Amino acid sequence: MESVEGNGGGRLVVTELSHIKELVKQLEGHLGGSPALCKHLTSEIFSVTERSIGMIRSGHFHGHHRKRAAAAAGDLGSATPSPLSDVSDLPFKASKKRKTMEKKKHQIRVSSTGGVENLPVDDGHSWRKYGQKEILGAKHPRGYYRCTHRNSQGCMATKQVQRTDEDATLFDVIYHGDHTCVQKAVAAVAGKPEPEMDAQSRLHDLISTGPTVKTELPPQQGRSWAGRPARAASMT
DNA sequence: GAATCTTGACCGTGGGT
DNA sequence: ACCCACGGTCAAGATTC
Repeated sequence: MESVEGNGGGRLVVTELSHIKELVKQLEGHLGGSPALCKHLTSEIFSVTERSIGMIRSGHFHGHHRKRAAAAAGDLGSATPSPLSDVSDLPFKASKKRKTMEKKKHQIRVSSTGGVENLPVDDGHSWRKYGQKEILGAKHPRGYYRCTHRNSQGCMATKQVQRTDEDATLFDVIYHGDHTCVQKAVAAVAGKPEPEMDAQSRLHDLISTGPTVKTELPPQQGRSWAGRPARAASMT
């Protein structure tokens, strides 16, 4: 995998960010007559993205991150004060940090509306928790969820939910894979069919419903993980 | 009784040496 | 190339509905 330190890596990042720019543009178009706040939000994202591109192009990016820090940032996003980015700041603990496998994923940050104990958002799908694990450097454990319809419909979508360190009411939610299940009940409530609501659509939903959103584009290269037969983990 | 949650164990991946 | 730490998933038992 390429790091952002290399020329090719930097170019890659520029490409990715440009892609974000494109998507935000599209998003803005989709929002059409939405509240001004949404527009403000998108324009802000747009300007931030452009700034990032400018920084990278001007070379500010180089030498600022260590290789692993960059990898960690790539994993959860620079705006996320994640355990990874946390730890990567520590000079003595940054090693051995496993780069999570780059699958198709989308990360968002949401706030819990129902109190600290509640899950952040109902994203329109039913999830079943299958694991929880303490993450190095994180104050709160990470919860692992898979689609309830995994068995019945073979839906392989999963998500990881982790409380942020600085604010227990904020959650980082990382979606892996797309839903292939049909959510009849939700579709009825939402008033729209949802045969295969991809992350982009979810993003639109989440943005329009309010919570602070951070997106991460799916990496162009990623292992197929669906067929992995192995088991693994050490929950603490 | 079925569905879901909790939690210990297992295993693959990837960085360090 | 090997070792080791970490993260993700499995599965059995417990709990809830």
